[in-house]
Amino acid sequence: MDFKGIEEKWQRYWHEQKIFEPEIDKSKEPFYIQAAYPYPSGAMHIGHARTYTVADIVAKYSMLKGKNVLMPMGWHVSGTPVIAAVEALRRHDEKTVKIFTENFHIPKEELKYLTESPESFVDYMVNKAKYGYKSGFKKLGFGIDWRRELTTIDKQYQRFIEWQYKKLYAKGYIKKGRYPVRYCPNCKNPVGDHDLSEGEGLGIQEFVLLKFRLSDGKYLVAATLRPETVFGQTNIWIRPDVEYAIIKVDNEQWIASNEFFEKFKQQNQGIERIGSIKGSELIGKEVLAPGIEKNIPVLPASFCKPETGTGIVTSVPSDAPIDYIALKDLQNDEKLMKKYHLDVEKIKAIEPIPIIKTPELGELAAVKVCEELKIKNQREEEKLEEAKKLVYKLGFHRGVMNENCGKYANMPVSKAKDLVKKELMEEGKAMKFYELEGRVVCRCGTACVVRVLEDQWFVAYSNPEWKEEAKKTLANMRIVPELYRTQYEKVFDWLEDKPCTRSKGLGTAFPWQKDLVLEPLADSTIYMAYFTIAHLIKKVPAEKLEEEVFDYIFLNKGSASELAKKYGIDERLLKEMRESFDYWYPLAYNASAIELIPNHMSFSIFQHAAIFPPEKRQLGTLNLGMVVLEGRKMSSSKGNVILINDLCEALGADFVRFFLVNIVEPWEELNWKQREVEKGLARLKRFIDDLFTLAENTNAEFNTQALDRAERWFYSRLNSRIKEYMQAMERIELRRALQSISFQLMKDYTWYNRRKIRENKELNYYFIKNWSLCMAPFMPHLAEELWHKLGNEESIFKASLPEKLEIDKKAELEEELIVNVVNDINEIKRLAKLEKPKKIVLYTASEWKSKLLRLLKERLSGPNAREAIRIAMSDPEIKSKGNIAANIARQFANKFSEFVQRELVDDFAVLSDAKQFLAKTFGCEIIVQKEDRAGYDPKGKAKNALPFKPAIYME
RNA sequence: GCAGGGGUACCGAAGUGGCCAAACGGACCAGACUCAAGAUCUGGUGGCUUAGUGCCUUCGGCGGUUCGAAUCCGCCCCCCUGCACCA
Repeated sequence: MDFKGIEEKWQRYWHEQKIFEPEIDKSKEPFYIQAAYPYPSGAMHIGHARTYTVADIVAKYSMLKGKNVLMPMGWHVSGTPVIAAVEALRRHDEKTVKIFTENFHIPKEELKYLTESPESFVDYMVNKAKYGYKSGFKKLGFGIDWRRELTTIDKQYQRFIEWQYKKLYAKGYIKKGRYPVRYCPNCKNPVGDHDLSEGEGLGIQEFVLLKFRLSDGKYLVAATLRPETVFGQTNIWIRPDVEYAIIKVDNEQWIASNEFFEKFKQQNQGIERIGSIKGSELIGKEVLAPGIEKNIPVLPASFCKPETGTGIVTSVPSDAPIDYIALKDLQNDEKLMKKYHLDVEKIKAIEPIPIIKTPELGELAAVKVCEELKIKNQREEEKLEEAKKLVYKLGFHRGVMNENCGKYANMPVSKAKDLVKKELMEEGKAMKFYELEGRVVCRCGTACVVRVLEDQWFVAYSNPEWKEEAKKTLANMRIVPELYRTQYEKVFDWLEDKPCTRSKGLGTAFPWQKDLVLEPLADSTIYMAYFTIAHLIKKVPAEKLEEEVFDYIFLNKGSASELAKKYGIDERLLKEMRESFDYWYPLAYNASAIELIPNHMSFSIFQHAAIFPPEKRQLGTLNLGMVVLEGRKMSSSKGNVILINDLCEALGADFVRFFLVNIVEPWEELNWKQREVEKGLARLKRFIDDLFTLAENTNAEFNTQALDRAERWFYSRLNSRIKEYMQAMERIELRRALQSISFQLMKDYTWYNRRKIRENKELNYYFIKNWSLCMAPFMPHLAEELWHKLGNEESIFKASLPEKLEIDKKAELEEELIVNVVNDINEIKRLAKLEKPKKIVLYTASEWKSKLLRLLKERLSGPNAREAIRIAMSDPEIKSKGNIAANIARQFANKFSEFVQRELVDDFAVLSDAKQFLAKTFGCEIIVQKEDRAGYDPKGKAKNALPFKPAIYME
């Protein structure tokens, strides 16, 4: 079959007939589904294809349910990737050129279009790139309304985003504040992982700076991650050989390492280094310790590193292994103590103060762990690191504050930590200090630091009322799969203010600071609403799109005629936009990858809640799983990637679509295995070939009265499958739905072919027609082809799925009996090692057994043998059969659903009817007898007969 | 570390208290067809077994609840995703 020709033919037809360009039609229910628009900076691979295929299937199915369906598409080009790619290509960066020419298959001579400007890059990747998204979307036959296509740098779109942020601002949801970022002091820019040559994935840690007052009013400053341990402070550590800086912070003078000063000035403007002091000069002095307000001594230690923290460490020997070991080192080193004129007796008297209790480590965690690990001195860095991790972890999760910790007594450490920090900061005894989790180096070669941006703009997702409103919206939404609802709820809870502007990248200028750009996750939250008018608003020059215009379109404020006059916009157009939004919204589904739940998907719900009234938000989300190839993560750099164009060439678009949803449900991780797909493909193609052949031999005059037993069965079976299909489709269980009408139905069809004794053209017609309809969402091209082959004139997407599906339970049961008998005969053949039986006798059960079964059906509540026997014995006739009856009752009970939950059929009639078929199947004589009138029963098998399970004898 | 999801037979995957040795598909084995291969069709694939039966072992590990657990509860181990400027 010429699959490619079929695909192209119908894609052209759909385009010409405007099948997927919906207009407002108030007689039809609108259904608007949207899958997150892609970032078109690369080639489209199988992972993207999956997301959009799922959305397209849901869209097409909805069309066949009679809805007016909208599925638009646009291009998210905001942010830095486009700019970065253009720059890299301009300077002929080898790696980038290779990616574009080899992975994305862009001819070398066309690279010039990419480097012209970011806009021409976008245009090329969207409209010209052979392996780009748009060509992929078209190849896969998606029902996208291309009239509404947009990019996020369209002038009108940007006006829309401005409007959105003005609405947020008016509600107080836009804030300005301090924000720590990883920062390259050389490039003078915040850095993301892709900007780094070392330290990708390392985050920012928040330390607490503790201030220790010296008698001269200066402060020694120590950094800690464990502010709650201030209660156990015994001394502080300093490196005698290090030159410390004296730093002016506001009106105070701090002493800390020079390295600290360099980092801290990125976080606090206006601090100044005004002098220096040698560590040794401070040793032996007393400082006032914060939190406990006691004087403690400054002691020497070799482990303090000036590049870590402040180079000064507060000592809590009870809970910090290094402090404990350093203390012991010092206490054992009289020479050292004398060198610094320390009071030996006093220092020897210092003991760890128990402040935190854990079930595992008791009251002096550090001491215990150091002993267990046999740590000898402060040079055993590895062991100390291990000890620290252990103590920290247990302390945080299992620890409880001791009685001597004031108002924090008996509080879990995990809770006390923040409260102590807060208190110390409020009292001016502490400050925040951000430190990178490890060494982070920019591509330019400079070590990065944490910089606090003073004027960062935020979207205030932490706002409690907003959260509440978003949660209310969520509660009314449909989450597919429902499983992920808790995740949304949790995300909503912990969502904090989100920085929304950046210094570089494509996108919309931030209205209150035009040198900043709204970042990509900020301009992609309510664009679904924009799609409803995207094709219309193109006719309006961007500069006319003032706030009031969008207020009218989206919020129904003001009047069209006045606005038309005021801004010189066609009044009818304004009304049309208003109407269009009003018709299509709310959005039925927002579809995207599961990984985006914590940001894009949640932001979208929040932003809708902030801007639109409750009835104009979102009705649901589709959360889609990842794709892996042959069990491995996809990676274009490692060559483990399948581009969608190639795959469509190789398999055909419909088959790609089929297997993208056939393997697992949409939200599960899809492991694409080429070999298995190809295997399944062969079977599927044969089945489809059969259907096309069958389609030659049909007659539309279908009449259920004229069906014979096998046909009646197949007809009912087909309807059952369609029913299963529809139920699964409603739950977006696409795999289940597809399997019902593909592989499951293929099995039924095979059986029907085995059983059928004549060709029924009318049934063939019914079969092909409904199969095409069911399959159309999955394999639209083939379905359309079949549909027309049956003589239909219009597109299959103008038709509807059947509403009434007759199911003949009895016919299905009767056939099941035959299947069971065939299976049983096979089983006996195998066990009795009877290769070729000469004769098979089937005995159907006595009437009293049916009576017993009917009794149980009425009264038995579940698979309970005792109850079944009691019921059986309550009937005198059955009771008279004694033990046999009890046994049978037990059997029925044990196989509750097989017997009791099923209707009875006339075994004798059914089997007699199937004699010919059974004889053909087993190649021998078949005799059907009733148990009571068993003429031939050499092995006394007849008595074993049960309703729906005839006894079998063979020889 | 925190949050969410998951661990079922050779593999993928269904199954959420008795009807479960566990659907379905792949892989594999046997038979039919064929000169042969492939395709197709039929049957089989935890173990033992006396003709469709019965028994034993199994659903990440260990314990518990129950007459009865893959399914409910507790603890533990492992895997995946996200953790905020990467879209």
